[in-house]
Amino acid sequence: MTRSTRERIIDESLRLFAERGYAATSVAEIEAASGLSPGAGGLYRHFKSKYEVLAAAMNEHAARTRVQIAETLAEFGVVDTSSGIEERLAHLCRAGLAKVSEERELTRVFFRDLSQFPELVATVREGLLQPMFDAITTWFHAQPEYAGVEADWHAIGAVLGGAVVHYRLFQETVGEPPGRAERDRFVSAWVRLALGLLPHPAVQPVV
Amino acid sequence: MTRSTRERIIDESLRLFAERGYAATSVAEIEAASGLSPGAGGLYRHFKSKYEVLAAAMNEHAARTRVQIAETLAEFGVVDTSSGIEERLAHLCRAGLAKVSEERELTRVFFRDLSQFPELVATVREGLLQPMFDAITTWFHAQPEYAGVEADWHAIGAVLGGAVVHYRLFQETVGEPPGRAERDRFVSAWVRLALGLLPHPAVQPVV
DNA sequence: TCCGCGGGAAAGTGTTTACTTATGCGGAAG
DNA sequence: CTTCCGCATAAGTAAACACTTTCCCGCGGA
Repeated sequence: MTRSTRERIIDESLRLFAERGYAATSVAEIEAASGLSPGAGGLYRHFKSKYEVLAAAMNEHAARTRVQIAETLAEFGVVDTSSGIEERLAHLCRAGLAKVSEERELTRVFFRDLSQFPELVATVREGLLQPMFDAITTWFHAQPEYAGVEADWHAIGAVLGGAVVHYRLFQETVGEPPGRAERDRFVSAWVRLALGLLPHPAVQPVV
Repeated sequence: MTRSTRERIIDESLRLFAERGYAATSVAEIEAASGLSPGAGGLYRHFKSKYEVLAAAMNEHAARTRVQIAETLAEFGVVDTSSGIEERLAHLCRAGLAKVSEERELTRVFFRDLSQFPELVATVREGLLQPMFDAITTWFHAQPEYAGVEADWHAIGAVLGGAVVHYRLFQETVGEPPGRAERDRFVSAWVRLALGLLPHPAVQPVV
C-alpha cells in the first residue's frame, strides 16, 4: 500500500466504473477494492460524494493522458525516414491501439456513462479523444509523402481514429474484434486505406 | 395508445436504457413512461423481472433490424451502374450512418451495458453489428470496380464500418462529431479512403 | 344479471443505497 | 507519559430500489 488512500480510491473506482458502470458500482464496493472496510463510509474522508470520485478520476486521468499524448506526438514529430511509409503507418496505427488500450478504462467510462455529466465530457474529450484525432492529423502533415496531398485531414482523422477507438470498444464489449479481424489484419487494412490517399500508391502487399 | 402495453414497455425501456443506462433506470420510470402508474409494479404483469424487459427489448429489436439489413442488402445487390463509384460509395456510407442512427438506442445500450450480459451480446452483434460489417464486405464484392482488387475485406469492413459506428457513438456522447467533422465531410473522407483501394483511383475531388 | 378474467392500482415487503455521526486507534510531538 | 490529530471503523438513517400481494374495475359471454 505505497499509494495514498485517495489515489487508490481513484484508480480502483475507475476500474470498477469501467467494468460495471457508474450507477452499478456501489460506494461500498469502491471502499472494499481500495482496502477500506466496505459500507463504513471511509471514502467520504476523501471525497464529498460518489460523483466527486468520478469527477476526480476523470480529471486526473485525462490530464495525465493529455501530457502523455503530447509527448508521444513530440516523438512522432521527428520523422523516421529510415523506414518506409508503410511501416511508419503501421507504427502509428499500433501506437493508437496501444494508447486506447492503455486508457481503456477512461475510454470505456467515457462512452458508457459520461453523457449524463456534460461537464466531464469536455475534459475527457480534450484530454484523450481530441488529442488522438489531432495527433493523426499532425502526423500526416509531418510525413513528406503526404506533403502534396490535399485532403480534409480532420475528417480523415475522424475516420481513421474512430476506427481505432471502435476496434477496442467492440473488442471489450464482445470479447472478439469486429469482423473477426485480428489485430494484425486490422492494422494492415488500416494502413492500406491510409496508403490509398497517396497519388501514386506504392505496390501494396497481397494479404 | 394503439400499441399494446407490452410493446410500449419494450420501446420506452429501450429509450430510457439508452439515455440513462440500464442500472440507472428504475422500474418505476419505465412504468411511468409506458403510461402505467409508477412504482405500482404493473410492469410485472408482462415481464418477470427488469432484466427480462432488457432481454426482450434486445431480442426483438435485434431480430427486426437483422431482417431490415438483409432487405437493404438485397437492394444493394442490384448494382446501380448508372451512377459513378464515388456516388455509390457515398450512398453506402450514408446508408450505414442512417442505419446506426435509426438503431441508435440499440447501439448505445450495446456498448453501454451489454458486456455485463454476454448472452445478450451475441444476439445484438449478430442482429446489428455483424450484418453491418458483412454488408460492407458483400457490397464491395458486388461492385465491378473492386472485382480485381485483392484485399482482406473483413478487415476493411472492420475499419470502415467501425468508423461509421464510432462517428454516431461519439456524436451522441459529446454532442458534436469527432474531429468536428460534419456529416458531409466525414462521408467525403470515408469515400476518399475507400476509393484509394482501387488500383488506379479516379481523379479525386479537392475538399 | 351474473360470472370470469385480463390487467392495472394500492399498498406494502425486505434489501440496498448514498451518506452521517460518533467512537476508537496508532503514531508523532511536547 | 500525555496530548493531540489524522484517519479508519462501527453503527447507524432515510430514501430508493426491485419485486409481491391483494384488491378492484371494466368488459365479453351466457
